Amino acid sequence: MANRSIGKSRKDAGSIDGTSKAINWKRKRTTYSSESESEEGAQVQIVKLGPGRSRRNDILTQETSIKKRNESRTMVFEKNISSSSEAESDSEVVENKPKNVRKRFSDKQVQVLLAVFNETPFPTKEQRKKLAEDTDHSIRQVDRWFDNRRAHNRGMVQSRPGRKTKEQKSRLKEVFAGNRYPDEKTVAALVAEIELSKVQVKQYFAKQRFDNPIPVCSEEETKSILMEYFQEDSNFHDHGNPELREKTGWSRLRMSIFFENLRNEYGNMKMDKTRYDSLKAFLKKETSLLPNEMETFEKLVEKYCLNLHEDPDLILYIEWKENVDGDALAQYLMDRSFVLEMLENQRAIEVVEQEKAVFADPNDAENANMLEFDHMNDDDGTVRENSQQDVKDIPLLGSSREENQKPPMVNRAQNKFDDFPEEAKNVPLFAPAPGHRDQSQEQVENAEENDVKPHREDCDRIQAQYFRK
DNA sequence: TGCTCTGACCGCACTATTTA
DNA sequence: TAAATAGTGCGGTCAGAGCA
Repeated sequence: MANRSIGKSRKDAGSIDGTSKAINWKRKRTTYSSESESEEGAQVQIVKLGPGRSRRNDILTQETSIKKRNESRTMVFEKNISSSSEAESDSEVVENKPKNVRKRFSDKQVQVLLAVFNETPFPTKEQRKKLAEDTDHSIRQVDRWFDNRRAHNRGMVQSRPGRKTKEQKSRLKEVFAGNRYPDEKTVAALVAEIELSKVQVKQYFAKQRFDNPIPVCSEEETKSILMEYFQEDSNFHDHGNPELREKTGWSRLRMSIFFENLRNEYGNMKMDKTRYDSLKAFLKKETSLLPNEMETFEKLVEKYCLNLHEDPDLILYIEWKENVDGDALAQYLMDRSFVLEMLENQRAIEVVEQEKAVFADPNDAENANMLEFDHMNDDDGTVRENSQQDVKDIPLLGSSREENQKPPMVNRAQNKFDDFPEEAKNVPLFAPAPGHRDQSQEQVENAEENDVKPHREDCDRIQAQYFRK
C-alpha cells in the first residue's frame, strides 16, 4: 500500500482521485495529533457509506462530511481538545509538540503489534482493544495499522476467514443467473458443493435479488401475466408464488397492491372460460360470432356506444327500452372491458418488441427475427395466422364510439333522449329525487369541456391506479 | 531535493445483525 | 422476508517524516 505512491510527485498525486471533494479535503488536510483520533473515529461513523444506507443519508453525508471533518479538525487544533480517556493519554504526549507531528508507533510498540499480526492478521475486537491500551494508541489507529500491514503483505496474508472465495462466489453467481429463487433441493446441493452454510447461500440469493431487481419483463407484459392469473382466480393471494415472481420480477408487496386494485375495479370476477375465450376471439376480430345473449349485448354496445362505468341511468333506460337484463348487461360490459384491456396490454408488448427490433443492431435483429419467427412458421414455411405482425395490424374491437364522438345524450332528469327523439316520446316522465345530480349530463359536459375521450380516460385512470410507484 | 516509508483517509464491497 | 444498520476489509490515494 505504502509503495503505491512511490515515484509520484505530491503535486500530481491529488489529481488521480476522482472525487473533487476528497481532493479539496485532502489538500487542505493538516497532519493532526492523535488526540483527534476519537473525534475522527466518531466522524467516520457518520461519513461511512455502504449498502443499506438510504440515499438520503448518502447525500447528507456527502454534503456535510467534509465540512464536519474540517470543522472537527479545526476545533481539535485550535483548542487542542481531546474527548476520550484514550485521547487524553495521547494528548499528554503530543500537546507541546508542533502541529505537524504525526504520532508513530515506537519500535517496541511495532514489535507488540507484529507479534499479534504474525499470529493473526485479523485480531478480534478484544485483541485490538488490548493492543490499543498496550501501545497507547486509539483502537482506530490500531485498526489502521493492521489494515496497512495487511495491504503491505497482500498476497502473503490470506483473506479474512469466513469470506467467500472467488470460486464460491463464481459458482453462486452462475446458479443465480439461472435461477433467482432456488428451491430447497438446489440450496442443499450448493451447500454440499461449495461448503457454505445454508444461511449463507440463502442470504446470498436474497441479497442478489435485492441488488439486482432487474424486471424480468415490461410493465405491460407483467400486467398481462397478472391479469391472466386474476381471470383464473379473482381471489388470487399467493403473492409470494416463486413461479410468478420469477416471471415478473415483481415484489410481493407490489403484486398484492396490483391484485387489490384489480379487485376494487372488477370485484370478485369469475368469468367462465368459454365466455372469456369467446369475447377474446371476438374482440380480436378472429370471429364475428358471439354465443347466447352476448351477441345481443354486443349489439347494444354498438348501438349505444357503451363502455365500462357507463351511467346507470343509461343502463336503466336500455333495460326498459330494449327489454334486456340490465344487470347482465352491466356484467357483460365489465367482462368486455377486462378482456379488452388485456388485449390492449398484449398489443402494447408486441409494439414495444417490434420497436426494439427496429432500433436494435441489424445483425442482432436479424438473428432475433429468425428465432422469433421460427416457431410461427409451419413446416411448409408459411406463416401461420395471427403472427405478431398480423395481430398488431388488426384493430381491437373496442367501442364504436369515434374519437370525437359524444356519448349518446340521455338526460332523464330533463326527460331528453336526443339520439332517440321518436322513441323517447313514450318514455314515462322521470321525477328526480330531491338533491339529485344529473351525473350523465355532468359527465358529458366535462368530457366536452376537457376534450377527453371517456374510454381513454378510463384506461388512463386504471393504469395510473395499477402502477402507482 | 527527491525518494521511501507509513499513518491516515476515501469509497465501495461484503457480512452479520436488527428491525419492520 | 425485505430493508436498514453497523462493522469491517480492500484497493487506491494523500501527505508528513525522515533519510541519503
